[in-house]
Amino acid sequence: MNTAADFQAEILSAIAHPNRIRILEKIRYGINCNCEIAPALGMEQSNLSRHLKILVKSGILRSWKEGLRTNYDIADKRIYRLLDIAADIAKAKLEKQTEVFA
Amino acid sequence: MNTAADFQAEILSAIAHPNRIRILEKIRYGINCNCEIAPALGMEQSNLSRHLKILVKSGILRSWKEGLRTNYDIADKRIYRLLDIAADIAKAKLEKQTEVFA
DNA sequence: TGAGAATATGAGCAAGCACTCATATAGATT
DNA sequence: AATCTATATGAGTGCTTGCTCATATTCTCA
Repeated sequence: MNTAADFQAEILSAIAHPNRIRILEKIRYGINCNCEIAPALGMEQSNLSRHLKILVKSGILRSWKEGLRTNYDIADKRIYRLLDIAADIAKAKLEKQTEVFA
Repeated sequence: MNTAADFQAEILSAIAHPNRIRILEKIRYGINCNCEIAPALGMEQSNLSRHLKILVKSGILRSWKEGLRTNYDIADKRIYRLLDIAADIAKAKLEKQTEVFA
């Protein structure tokens, strides 16, 4: 049986990878084709393709074909809120660690 | 070298596990000792201990000893915002999936 | 129709993760 | 001091993940 925690964990673990976060940031700023993301991030084509698949499968991205290209966009904008909060938390954590040297 | 995405991923992957989410919910509602969480969640003691360690190490929880007990609380309340948003996203996703049968 | 371009997928591998059982440690109680 | 209680950790195991290289698929255009 699946509880709320399972669903939350599914979403979160789909996002919780540096490369996938970088991908989401690219898409956030309008780069929405596989072929543009790969060089922008210096990722192997097949690796990128698999990461994108994970994001689509988990419902975070939507994708559609346009000729040869596959385009992506975000399925739920709240994902970006999530990323922003994670960034804030990480920043606060770093500042606290650095305090010692002030 | 560590980029923002690495730090965000660190936070998110510390949270992205059903048991750790359940643990955080217990702590959110005032159960803050190891010895109360274990039975509440039906988790093996050593397993719980390791999950708590992950949460502390990543800076999400703080811990302190009080006699035999180890107590925990949240280090940054924004973690709960994160969990709430993840729940909202998961809920919207489920509703969309169910729409088909309406 | 045949070459080329963009994406997807099979296979294999190394590393990491979650879990359990058994044992160690640290503090409390008699 | 001996025992008990709460927590932590060592060791072992099976599963999952992320990555790469090679190959397949799908569509385009000369």
